[in-house]
Amino acid sequence: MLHKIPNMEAFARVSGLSRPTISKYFHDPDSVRKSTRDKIEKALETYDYRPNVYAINQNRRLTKTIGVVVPYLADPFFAELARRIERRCIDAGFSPLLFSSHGRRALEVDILHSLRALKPAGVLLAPLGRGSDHDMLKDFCEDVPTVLFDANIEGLGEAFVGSDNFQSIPLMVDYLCRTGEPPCFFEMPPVNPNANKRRRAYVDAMMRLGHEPQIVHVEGEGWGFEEVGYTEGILAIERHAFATGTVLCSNDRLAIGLLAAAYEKGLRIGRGQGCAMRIAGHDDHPFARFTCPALTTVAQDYESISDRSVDALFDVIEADGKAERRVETLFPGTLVMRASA
Amino acid sequence: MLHKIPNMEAFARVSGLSRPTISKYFHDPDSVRKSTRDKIEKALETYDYRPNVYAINQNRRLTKTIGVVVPYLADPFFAELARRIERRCIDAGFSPLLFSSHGRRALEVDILHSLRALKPAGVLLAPLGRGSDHDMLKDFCEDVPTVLFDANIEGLGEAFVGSDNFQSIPLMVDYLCRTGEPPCFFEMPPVNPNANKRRRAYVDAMMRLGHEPQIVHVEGEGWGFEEVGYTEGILAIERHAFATGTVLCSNDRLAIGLLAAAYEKGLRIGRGQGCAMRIAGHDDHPFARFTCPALTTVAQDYESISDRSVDALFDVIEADGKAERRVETLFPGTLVMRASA
DNA sequence: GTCAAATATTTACGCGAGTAAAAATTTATT
DNA sequence: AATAAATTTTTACTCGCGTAAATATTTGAC
Repeated sequence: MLHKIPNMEAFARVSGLSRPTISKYFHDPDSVRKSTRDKIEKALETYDYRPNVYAINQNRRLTKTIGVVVPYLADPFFAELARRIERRCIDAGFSPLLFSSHGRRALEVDILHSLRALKPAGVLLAPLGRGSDHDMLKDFCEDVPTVLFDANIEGLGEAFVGSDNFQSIPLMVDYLCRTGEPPCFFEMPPVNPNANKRRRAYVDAMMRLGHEPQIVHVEGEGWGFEEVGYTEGILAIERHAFATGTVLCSNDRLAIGLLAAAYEKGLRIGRGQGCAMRIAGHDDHPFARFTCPALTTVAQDYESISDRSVDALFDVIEADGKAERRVETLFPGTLVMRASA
Repeated sequence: MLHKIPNMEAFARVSGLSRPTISKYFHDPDSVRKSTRDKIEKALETYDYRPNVYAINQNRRLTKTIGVVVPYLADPFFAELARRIERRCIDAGFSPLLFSSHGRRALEVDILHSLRALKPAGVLLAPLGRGSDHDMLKDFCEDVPTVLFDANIEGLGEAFVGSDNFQSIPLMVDYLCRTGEPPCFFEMPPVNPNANKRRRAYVDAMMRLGHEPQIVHVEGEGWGFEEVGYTEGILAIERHAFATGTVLCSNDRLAIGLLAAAYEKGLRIGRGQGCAMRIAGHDDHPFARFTCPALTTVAQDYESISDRSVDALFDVIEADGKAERRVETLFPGTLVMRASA
C-alpha cells in the first residue's frame, strides 16, 4: 500500500517540483516537459495522491462532469442508451453522472436542482415529457448547457436527438398491410411526446393506404408498460376490442405485456398458419428478440442516437454553452422482422 | 426569475444576518431560532441562492454522498434494487450517485477510483464478483465505509446483504421434484459467487432427495444472459442435453433465453397436459411474469435486501466507518408458482 | 425588571486547489 | 557559446465555505 499524500503541496515536495507545475500536469499532462512528466509519474507510483475534486471544482466555472438524466432506468432501453452515453463521455475525459427520474416529476425536479448545484459542463436529458415541470426545465436549460434526447420538448435545450416516428411507424404499418391485415394501434395514455407522435403517424399512414385507423386506447398509469399491456390486453381480447388480428403497439414493452396476455388467452401469435394474431412493437428493446414468439419491431438506432447526442453536447460545450441555433436530429428506424408479425 | 446570489456572504447581507448563521442554517435548519429561520426562508424566496457543493465538501471530511455501484444496470434486477436504494438514501438526506460497471473489471476499478475521490459517506457495492479486482477492492473498502450486497466477497466490506441461495434453491428443487420430474440445472460460467452457490445448493438438494444431480453447463461470456440462454438452449435441445424434461436455470434471464429457444424449437413449456418441458428460474426478475408462459421462479426479497443494505451502511457510517464485526445477512426466497413449471 | 441561558455576530483562520505575474532556470537554435 | 524560446519556480491572491473563540444580543423564566 502506497503512502497517502494529503495535498498538492506535499506531493510537489516529494516529487521535487513546484505546486503550480503539478497543477498544470493534472490539468493536462502534455502541458509539461517530458522530463518533468516522468518525474511526476514516477512519484505517482510511489505515493498515493490524487487532487481533491472539490477543491478543483470550486474555482472552475465549468466542471468536467456531465449529467445524464433518463426518465426510467429500469427500462433497458434507457439503460442501454445511458451505457453508450456514459462510455463516450468517459472517453472524452468527462465524468458522467447518471440519474433516473423513475417516472416521477418531483424526482426529475430534484435531480435537476442538485445537478445544477454540481455545475456540470453539460447535461444530456431524456425528459419525462408530459410529466415534466416545463417551467423549471426551461430555467434549468437556460443555466446549464443541455441537450435533449429521446423525448423532445419544443424549444427546450440546445438541441434534440431522437427517432423519427413519422418514418418508423409508417415503415411498420406499410409492412403489416403488405403482409396481412392492416394493424390496429394499441396504446396507453402517453407519458411522453413520442407516444402521441406515434399515434398520429399511425393514423397518417393508415389513411394514406386507404385504411380506417383503429385505435385501441387503454388506461394505465406510469412506466410499468408490461403490466398495462398485460392487464389491458387481457380485457381487450375478452372484449374483442381489436378490430383486426394485427396489433401494432406503441412500444415494445407494451407489446411484451400484450404478448403475455395473448399467450394466456391461448391465442397463437405470429404470421404463419394457424396464428390468431400478429403483434408488432416499436424500439427493438434489448429483450425483444427473446419474447415468444420473437417480437417484430422497428429498431431505434441506439448507436446513432447516443453518439449524436453526445456530439451535440460537446459542440455546445465548446461553443460556450450556447448553440447557434437549436437543431433537431431524427434518425430513421429499421424494420426488424421476427416471428410475431 | 429570481436574482442570483453568488455566495453565502452576499446572501447573508440580503437576508440581514451573518454568514456563520446562514452556514448553520444550511447545515441544519433547526439549529437556528425560528425567527431567523423565517428570515432566511423569506430571503430564499426572493433570491436564488444555494451553497456551493464543492466549497462545502472541501472542508467536511465526510460528504453527504453515497455511492451505489452495481455490476450491470441494464439488468432490471439491479435497476430495481438501485431504485429502492436511491430512494432510501434520499429520504435519509443523502445524495446517492449511481454507477454501473457494465460487467467490466476495468470499469469497476475506475468507478471505485473516482468514487474514492468523492469522499462519499459510504458506498453500497454489488461487486462483479469473479471479475472484480480483489486487491483493489480490498484497498477501497479499507478507505471507504462499504457495504456489499447481492454478491458476497468473503471478508470484504463492513457487511453483506443478499439472498440465501442455500434456502431458495432447495425450495425450488423440492417443489419441482414434488410436482414432476427432478430438474436438471442449466448454468453458464459463473460471473459471480451466487452462480456457484446456486449450483452447489442444487447438487445438495438433489442428493438429499436421493436424485442424481444433472448439470447442463454451457459456455458464454459476459452479462448477456438471455443471449447465452437462447443460443446454448437451442444447442442443448438439439443435442438432447437435458436429462429430464424439467430445467432449473441459475437465474431468470438465462431462463428467458431458454424459454425463447424452446419456443422456437416448438416445445410446449409448462406443467399441464401436452407440455414437453418445465422451465424454472431464480430471482423473480421484473419481467418474469410477462414471459410466455409466465416464469415459475424464486423471488428474491428486493425490499428487504435494499432496506437492510442501506440500514447496514447507515449503521456503519454512524459508527465512524467501522463495523464492530462483519455481519452477513441472508434473506430467504419465496416460491413464485406461475405457468412455466 | 433582572438575570441566566440560548442564540447570533464578529473576527479570523484554514481547506486544497486555480491562476496570474515576475523571476529564474532549462532547452533549443544558430 | 551566445541568445532566444520554452518551461519551471516563486510569490501571492482568490474561491466559497467550515469552524472556533470571544463578544454581543435576544429570549424566557422568575
